[in-house]
Amino acid sequence: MISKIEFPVDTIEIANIAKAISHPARVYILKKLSKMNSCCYSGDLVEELPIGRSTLSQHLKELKYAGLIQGEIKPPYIKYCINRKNWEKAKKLFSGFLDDSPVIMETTIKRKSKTEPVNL
Amino acid sequence: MISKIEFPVDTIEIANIAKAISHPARVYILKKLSKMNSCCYSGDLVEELPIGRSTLSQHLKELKYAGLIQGEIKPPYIKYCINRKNWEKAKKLFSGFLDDSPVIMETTIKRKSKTEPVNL
DNA sequence: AACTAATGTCGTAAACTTACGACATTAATT
DNA sequence: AATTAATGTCGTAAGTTTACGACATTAGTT
Repeated sequence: MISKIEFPVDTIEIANIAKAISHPARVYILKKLSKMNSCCYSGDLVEELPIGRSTLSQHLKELKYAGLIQGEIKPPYIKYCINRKNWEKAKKLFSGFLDDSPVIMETTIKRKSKTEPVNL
Repeated sequence: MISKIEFPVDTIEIANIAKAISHPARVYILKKLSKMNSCCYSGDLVEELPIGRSTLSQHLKELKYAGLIQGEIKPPYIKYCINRKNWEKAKKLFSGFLDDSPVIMETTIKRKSKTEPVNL
């Protein structure tokens, strides 16, 4: 009997990054910033996106919390940039996750029966 | 003035896949299934994972709904496999998303002021 | 000093997610 | 026919997310 695991750290990290990416507004922002090399203002984004200003602020906060973007304050402006270091880390985690090629493995089955399904 | 967009379809697709991946249990399942080539039973998974049976069932349902896995029913067993076609699609979407290299672009700023921040 | 622009934060409603136990279903086994 | 194993579905509680308007903050402009 295989015993219950805690979730492995990298599994949790992948889930957390995925969560940060799990809203169209945040995908859009990351796309834009990762392509930009320079930075951009939240005002640039509100005008493009179909969401309100305070909602955008929340999304930016989440991306910042997840470490995927950074804000450089120059009141009343704030320039947002991708956090290259963590963005690279995200890339690595995801490519490891997505590109693992299949290997042949057996599943275990637990029933003590004589008529187990075939094709395991 | 750039006008408000609807979120582009691929942006929404990426967000949806990310959402499906946004829980450690689901990352774990996808990791396992994508590496396995063969399939596995939900019973195999409950024993490993630190969550209850009905909760696992919900997670599997979500992954199925997102198109990332398939279940082959053979009552009372159900074999779960990765959905290779959609898994490949997810890979493509994510590598396009993550690997886009930065290009130089200008941001627009809206304020009609003479003292705009430098370093745009 | 008052006004304005660009933002963030708060409060809050509505919707969604996660987790779990209890019940339902299906076919093999006794 | 009753029992058992492997699962799914329902109900529901607790927690989280999303969205938005109203208010707060900061510095340039008048």
